[in-house]
Amino acid sequence: MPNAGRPRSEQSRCNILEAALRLARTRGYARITIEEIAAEAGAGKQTIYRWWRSKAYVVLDALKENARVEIEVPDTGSLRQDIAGFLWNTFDAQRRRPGITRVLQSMMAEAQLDAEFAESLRNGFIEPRRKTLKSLFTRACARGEVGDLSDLNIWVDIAFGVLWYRILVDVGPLDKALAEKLADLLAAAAGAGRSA
Amino acid sequence: MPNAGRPRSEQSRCNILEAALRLARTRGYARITIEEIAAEAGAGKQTIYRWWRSKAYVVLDALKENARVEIEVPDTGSLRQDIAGFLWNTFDAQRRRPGITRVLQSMMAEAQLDAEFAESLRNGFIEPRRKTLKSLFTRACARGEVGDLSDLNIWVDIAFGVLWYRILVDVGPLDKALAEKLADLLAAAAGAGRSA
Amino acid sequence: MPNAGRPRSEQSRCNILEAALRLARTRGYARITIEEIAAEAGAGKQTIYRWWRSKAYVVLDALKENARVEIEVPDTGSLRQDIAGFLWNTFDAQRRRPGITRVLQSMMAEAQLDAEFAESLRNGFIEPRRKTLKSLFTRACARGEVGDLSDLNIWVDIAFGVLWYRILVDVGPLDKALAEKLADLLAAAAGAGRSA
Amino acid sequence: MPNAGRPRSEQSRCNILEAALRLARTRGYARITIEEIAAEAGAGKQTIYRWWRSKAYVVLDALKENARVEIEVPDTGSLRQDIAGFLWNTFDAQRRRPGITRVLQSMMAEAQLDAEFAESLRNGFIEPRRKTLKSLFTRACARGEVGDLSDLNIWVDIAFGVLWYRILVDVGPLDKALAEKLADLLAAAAGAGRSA
DNA sequence: ATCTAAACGAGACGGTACGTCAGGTCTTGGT
DNA sequence: ACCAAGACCTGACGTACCGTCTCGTTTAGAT
Repeated sequence: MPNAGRPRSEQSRCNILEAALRLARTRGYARITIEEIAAEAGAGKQTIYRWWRSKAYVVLDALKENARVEIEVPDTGSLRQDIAGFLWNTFDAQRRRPGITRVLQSMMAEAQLDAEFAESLRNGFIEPRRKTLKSLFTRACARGEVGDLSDLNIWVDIAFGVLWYRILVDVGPLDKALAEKLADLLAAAAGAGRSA
Repeated sequence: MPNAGRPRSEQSRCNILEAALRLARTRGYARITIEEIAAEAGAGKQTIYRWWRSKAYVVLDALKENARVEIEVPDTGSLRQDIAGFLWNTFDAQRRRPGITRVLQSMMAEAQLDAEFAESLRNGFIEPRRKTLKSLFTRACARGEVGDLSDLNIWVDIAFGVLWYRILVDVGPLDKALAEKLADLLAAAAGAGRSA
Repeated sequence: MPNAGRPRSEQSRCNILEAALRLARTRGYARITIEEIAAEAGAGKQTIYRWWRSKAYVVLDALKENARVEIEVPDTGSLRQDIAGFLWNTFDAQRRRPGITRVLQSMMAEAQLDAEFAESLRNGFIEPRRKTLKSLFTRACARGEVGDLSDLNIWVDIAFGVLWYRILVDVGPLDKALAEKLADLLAAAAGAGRSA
Repeated sequence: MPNAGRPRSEQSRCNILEAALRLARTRGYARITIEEIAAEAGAGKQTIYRWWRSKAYVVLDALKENARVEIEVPDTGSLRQDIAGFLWNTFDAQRRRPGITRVLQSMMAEAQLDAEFAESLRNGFIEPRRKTLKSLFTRACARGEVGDLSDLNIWVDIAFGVLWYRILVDVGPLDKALAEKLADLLAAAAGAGRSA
């Protein structure tokens, strides 16, 4: 009897995710508790513990649910334009959802303190975005704009490295200028291999 | 009576810092507590709270004490060689002190959850290293290797962005190949401005 | 349509009562839960809640089911012999069903914490046994062995008071000597009124 | 260093005991929780758990503290008068402290559900009162009113058996008539051995 | 031979209290 | 004045059961 028992309540699941993200954005991830999320969602604590391992997993799920409206991936025919567009869309998504940057910081923080959650964050958040950026390079390679993809990982690390560094350390804004500069630099590095 | 009373015990201070770093490296920063550090150091909790704001400040202090032996800054006359050398020295310092990478991860994590500590980490740890790397570029500029320093911050963000990204997300090793590639790329980017 | 729908499952009822009594005897009434009884009986919790108010009522029912074999009431023609026989039969019933004393203790305990259950216990357990003992005295009165029944309640309180006191407080065994002594004492007290 | 650390707070201890007894008397032992006692006493839960095993031990301690004003033990020179006086004083103590009977019921209930607590209740509450009653009989024996003390335990079981039975089962009041009847009966039983 | 309706098992749900843990504060006596 | 020790209040943890509520399934008598 595989489907026995009362089925999981979709209503409850949504209430919890909405409450979690709302509280994390307004009061700060570190300052909220499972009990608060449960109370805000009108749910019992056990209902949260039944389906999520910890506060971090709830908020990550809420973040993914919220980010369903995916960042648009440009396809302009020019690698430099594609990178600039992708980065700017990514940066801009932070701005459009206030408080979300602080939540992202907290997710990365939590990943440092909990190795299992780090795995979840990488698989569910980090890697999908890496894959998207990589596709811009491979497409450009198919067009002949890029000769050699052996340094692909480093290019991606540079883009996301700077992105996360500025999110985490507050050394500068995620603005259009940064997107353009990084696009110049990465397109140049990728294109350099073509002549070889 | 400015200096009345029993003076601070240097013995106690050292015991606490040693205990904190030892426990953080072996059991993991997130799993240790102030009470545990006090017990391990044979100190009272109050003695820790008297001199440090929280667990994070204790461990950061311990880390600084431990990292007194500064990373050597190369001066080869070539920007690319200088960058490659500096990066490799930095990467290698992680390898030479096992467990320290995990502690660094935790420091960055804590900085996300506590804004005041973030300030301390930036001033006491992040910025000094940024300043060192910047000096390589300004020196090269003085030599005429670099024409324009207006993108200096982005170059530094790229170097440290990739460094921290690989520390925090585990997408690739901090090896000699990475140091060389980044040096190539940054030297090229910096040198490109010269002819313009 | 009074008898529509699926009728109550006798199988389920028996499974639950058996499971309840088995668990109460082996693991101790206080340590078992409704959920455990349901699981042990292969029943759903709702099936228990549909037919019983609480764990105490289930166990009391199980106890009554189990105690169908009633205590034999002697009729020897002598009040003293009747009392001694009745008490000994009562004491011996405890011995014949190991673990049942602990369950009885728990029933009395539960009655202190739940007034409604106390009522059930008195009506279904305490009073029937009081009535039986009283009948010995009234029969003796009819024979002329007892003159005055005005202290009847006190005599019964003495017999059951000592019985329960030794069950609940563990100050002495429920043995034949006790039955004989109590019979002596009560017969003497009851007989004393005759000459007056 | 045997006396290191902050000493136990007498204030806190008293607050907790007072709160526990007040709540048990007014709201009923079964309906109060450790959390409620802590809140009412302005104490932390840990402070309760540090010094008492469970709610039952707290209330028992409170009961003992409250019962410091001991029941007066009569010494009239007559065994019957002594017993009647002692029983009436004991019964009357219930009446003078409203709600205390219900607390006593709960203590006995708890003792059935927790063997370790049963031990504490017997040693700290039951046995001292048995000893007092026994002393009346031994004194009478010294006076020659009682010949043989071999049935002493049964006499005491009868007195306290009836007392507890009426406390626990609500089959009759603890009034002066009961005290007198029991005194008659016990004095007669004890005196009967004298002539032998 | 359906239809209807209650009982059934399973198990998720909103709650309450549990007993534990750690945080940060305080109060001792001792150095 | 500082220190080790340790009790204190606070608040959140993750767990255990409570009693209730859906589900899909089963089982009878009434149609």
